[in-house]
This record gives sequence, structure tokens and C-alpha cells, in this order.
Amino acid sequence: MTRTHFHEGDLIGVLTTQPIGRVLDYKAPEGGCFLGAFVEVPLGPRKVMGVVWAEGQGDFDHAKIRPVTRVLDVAPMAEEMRVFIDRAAAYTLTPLPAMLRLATRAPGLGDAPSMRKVYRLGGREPDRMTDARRKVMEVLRDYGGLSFTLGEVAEMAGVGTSVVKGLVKQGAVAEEDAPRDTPYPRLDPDYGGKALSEDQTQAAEVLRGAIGSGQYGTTLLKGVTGSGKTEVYLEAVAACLRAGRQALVLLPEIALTGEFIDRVEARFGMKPAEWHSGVTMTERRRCWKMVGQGDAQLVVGARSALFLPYRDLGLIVVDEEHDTSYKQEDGVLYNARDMAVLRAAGCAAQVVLASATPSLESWANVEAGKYRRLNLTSRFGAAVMPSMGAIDMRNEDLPGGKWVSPTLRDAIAQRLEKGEQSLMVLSSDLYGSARAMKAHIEEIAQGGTDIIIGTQLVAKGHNFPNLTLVGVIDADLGLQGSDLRAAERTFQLMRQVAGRAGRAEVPGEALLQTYQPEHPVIRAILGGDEEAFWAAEAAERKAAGVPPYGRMAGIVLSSPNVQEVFDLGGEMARRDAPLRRIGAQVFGPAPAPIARIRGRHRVRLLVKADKGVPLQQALTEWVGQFRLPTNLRLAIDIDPQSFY
DNA sequence: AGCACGCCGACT
DNA sequence: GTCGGCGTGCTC
Repeated sequence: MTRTHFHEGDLIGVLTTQPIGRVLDYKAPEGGCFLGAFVEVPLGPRKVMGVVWAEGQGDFDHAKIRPVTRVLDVAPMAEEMRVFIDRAAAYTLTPLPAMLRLATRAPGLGDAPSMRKVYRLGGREPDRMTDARRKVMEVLRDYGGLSFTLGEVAEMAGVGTSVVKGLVKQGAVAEEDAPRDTPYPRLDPDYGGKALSEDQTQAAEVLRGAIGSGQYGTTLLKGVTGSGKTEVYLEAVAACLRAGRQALVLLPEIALTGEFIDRVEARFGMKPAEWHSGVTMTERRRCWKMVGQGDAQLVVGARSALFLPYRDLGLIVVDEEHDTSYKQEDGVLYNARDMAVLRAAGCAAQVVLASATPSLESWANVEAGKYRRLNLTSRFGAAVMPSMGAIDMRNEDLPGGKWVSPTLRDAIAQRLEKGEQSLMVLSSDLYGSARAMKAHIEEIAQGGTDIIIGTQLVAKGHNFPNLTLVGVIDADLGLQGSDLRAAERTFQLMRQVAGRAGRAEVPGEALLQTYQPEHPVIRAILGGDEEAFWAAEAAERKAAGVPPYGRMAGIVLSSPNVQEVFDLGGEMARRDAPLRRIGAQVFGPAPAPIARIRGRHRVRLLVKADKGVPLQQALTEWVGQFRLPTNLRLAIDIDPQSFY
């Protein structure tokens, strides 16, 4: 058993946020400290923040070991969180300090708790009573012994602040210091529950039971827009709150938080804690601290909210779980959906993955019996799929360097004549030529502006009554293996467009350009049958040995010096013995998806391995063979999202 | 991450 | 000779 408390002078191991690849030994401070305590330690000429991670190693010159400077005034990190950080770092091959930095991204953690003046009823009566004074006294009496800021009291009483200050001098109002970081108001799980439909009630009941088990479990909650997914998982949140545990709802877009917070307020009577890059520094610090001491029951936020120091997390909801923005693409590379499952497994929490168009990964986990699946049907009946057709590119006369077939071109021109809109999908493979393509189409269209390039806005849930044509330029990409998720995204797009494009009297039409119209995946997309599509796509991926039936990792090398990145990339591809030992293959080097960024040239290698082999260990050994020139950086991306 | 050390070229 | 560029290594 590891010790959980240390006495003054005991040897302890401290993990700092400095990029030092190991835990450093220090002496416990006067008064001792707990395992998991946030501490300030001397490091060279500086003082840095760290966490008491373990007992000391004792392998460092004892005379050089310095004592911890002080223990910070924040709740110690729970063991569950330390284990999560360890596991997440090991899985994503991220150095521990970088992982700890993710978990301590709140300003002023080292500062003494910031105080502010608050006012409540004092013991004495004022010497002279005036109207203004009476209002202040009445307001404070109404709220019992509660305290408010000066501005709040003045506003509630409808008087100036000087009235309140006058009463303070008399002892009729008490002024005292209170911490600026205050607990979030309690949420009431019984406040605003809505009547649920039959299948919503059943789904909510299953989730309640899962929460009640007090054990880990993951549920895929599948339902189209309008099927009441949110109402159902808010019932899971309510069950979690009743059990006295904390809940987290992850959203893929900051833009969605405002509306969602309003829904939480309508359901639970109060606003939850909010955590994302748009939240002010003061509020962030408050959120971080209150989460740590259990005074924030529900957090709504972006993927990094997963790294808050929850005291007792019982539920994680990942809304729109298929959304690619859950994959962090710079800095620490992790997929919030996968990390949510990892974290939940370590703290006996439930995970709800909600989506109208789940990822193949989640579908495969349901098939494998790892996840539970709940289906919600739409209150408005089945969504109307656009009528779909294939354009057989083998029969099209396509000029070199052009991507739009004559058939699709004619279809676009027709829509333009009628004043209707068209949407082109378009993989980033062709991104370089996207602008050229738009110009090309517009040249056909004679300055028409009703062509939308890209898919982003469709995913945001808006309706496009005037959008009647969706053209998929490169439906075959996924089949050719250049972007393994292309078919999945095309299919998701078709479902998202369903019911949002066109009007009742003018239904949408989708045209897929393909060289393989008879391919099972293309046929499943055209047929609009979800289960058939998933089965066909799963078969493709299984045959190719790619995720979710195989594992992949990307290695990105970057440097201001092009020659160096290609030289090292080539050398890494040749010296691949540690990878071959586990049966893994290396592809590349090739220019990375973003080939140049801030003056740095980037190349990428892709590693493909079977499931169940020790990929991380092999990658560490492989990468460890090479000395990196100064200024050349190497980043490992486990389970990369983008392949083009 | 900072910071000191130390090794080479360009200057007083 | 010495100043200062930055590559290398250390911090408990």
C-alpha cells in the first residue's frame, strides 16, 4: 500500500508541469502533506507548481533534495484523477507534465483565495431611521443571514451604495471578507421535469438504472433531432444528482453552450458551471476550485472539462459523439470521447454517447457488446431522406484536372435557374483546388452565388428550405483508403441533410459521383439503410484492418528545415524493427495534412497495427532510437482522425 | 520551460 | 585577446 500522508522531512515524489520526464524527489514541508496535494516546489532558481504523486524514489543525491515551499489552498487531487492522468498519458503517449498541465489550466491556483467584501444584517439598530435605510434593513432581513456584495444590496434595496456604507458605520449592517470563489447554486433534480413520450420514458428508465448501479457502463443513445435525446439524458443527470454525484455534459461547439445552459436552467432551476475557452479567467478559477470541492454539481463544457478535478464524477454525457471536433488536433492529442470512457471506467461512472449519426467506433462497440444501445424514434415520424442517385463516373466525360462531372454540372445549373441552392461536399484531398472548383462551378453558373462548398453549416442544425441539391464529389475516397472515414462522413451528411434540406413540396436530391456504383458501401448509402451501411462499412474496415478493427498512429515531424524532416522521416521508415516485431507497418513519410505551419515544414508517417498488440510500447521503442536535431519536433497522434 | 555552461566565429 | 551567437544539459 502506498502511503497517503507524509510527515515533515519525508521523501516525496512531486510531478510538476515542467517538461521534465519524471517525478522529482522533495522533502515534505512543515506540517506534512497528503498524497495528491497541490504544492509549490523550488526548481533551480524558480518556484513551480506540482502535485504530490508518489513516495520519493530516493535515487537522487540526498544533500540536493529541497523541501516543498508550501501546500496550496486547493482540494488535493483525488487518486482517481491521478490514475486517469497516468493512463491518459500512457495511452496518448503524452509526457506526464503536459497531461498535468491540461488538468491545471486555471489561473491563480497558487494564489491565496481572492477575497471580497460582503454585507449582511448587523446586530444593532441605526441611530436614525430613514426610508432608504429601512429598505436596506428590510431586504437584508428578508434574506436572513445571507451576505451580498455592496452593489447587490444597493440594487435590491433600490438605494445608493452610500446608504449601505452609512449603516456599516453604525453597526446595523456587518461588513466582512468572503472568498470570491463561491459554490454554484444547488440544482434541483425535481424542478422542471417534462412529460416524456413512451420510448423516452423507457430510455430514461434504463439510464436511471445504470446510474443506480454505481458502476461503470457506456450507453449509445441514438436519436434524430427532435427525438428528445436531450430530455432523456437530462433525466440521467437528474438521477446522478439525486445520487449525490457530479455530472459532466460535453458539447462539441462553444456556440451550443448558451442554449444548452438555458435548457439546464429550465430543467433544474439553476445554471450549471460552464467550462470552455470563452469563459473568463475568474469564472474558470471558480469552476476549477468548486468542481474540486464538490460544490459544482454539473459542468457543461468543451472537451477539456474532462480534465477538471471532480471529487465524485458519476456521469459523463458526450453530446454529438460523432463530432470530429472532439479530437484535439494540436498540443496534447486526445479524443475526448475515448478519454471520457477511460475516465468513467476509473471512477465507476456512466457514459452516455448521444448522437443522431453515431460514429462507426461506437456502433462497433455496441456490436461487440461493450456498449449498451438505446434508440429514440422521432416524434415527427421518420425523417425524409433526400432522393439519392449515383453518377457513374466511368460514363462521364471528365476533362483532366476537373472534378465536377457534366451530369452534376447540369443538375447544379438547373437548381440555379430555379433560384435554389446546391451544396458540394468535398474532401480535403481536393482542398487545394476547392477555390478553383468553386470558380469553375460559378463560371458554369454565370455568377450564381447559391452554391455552398463544404459541410460545416449543415451539421449545426439549421434548416435549408431552399437547398435542394447535395453533390458528393468524391464518394469513393473512403473505399480507396486515402481517408478511411470519408464514407462514414458522407453517410452522416446524408442523414443530417435529411429533413433539413428542401421543403415538403420540393424534396432534396443527392448525387454521388462514384467509379464503383455497385460497391456495397455506395449501395448502402444510396439505399439509405443505416444498419446496412454500418454492416457494409464495418466489413470494409475489417478487411482493411483499420479502425475500429485495427489501430493507427500518426507521427508528425516538424522543423523549419525541410531537408531534416524528410531525412529523419525516411530513416524512421527504414529502421522499423520495433514495429515489425508487433506486426505493424509504416507508411510514408508524406507531407502532413497541413504541410507548413508558422514556418515549420511537416511530414507524417502512419503506423498501422492489429488490435490488441502493445502499440504504444512499440512506438516508444521505435521513436527512442532516433536523436532529433535541435528544432525538429516529433508528435505522436494515437488514433488519428484525418488521413488525407 | 528557463537558465547556465561552453564551444566556435567576428570584432576591438 | 574577448564578446556573444546558440546547441546541450540540468533542474529534486
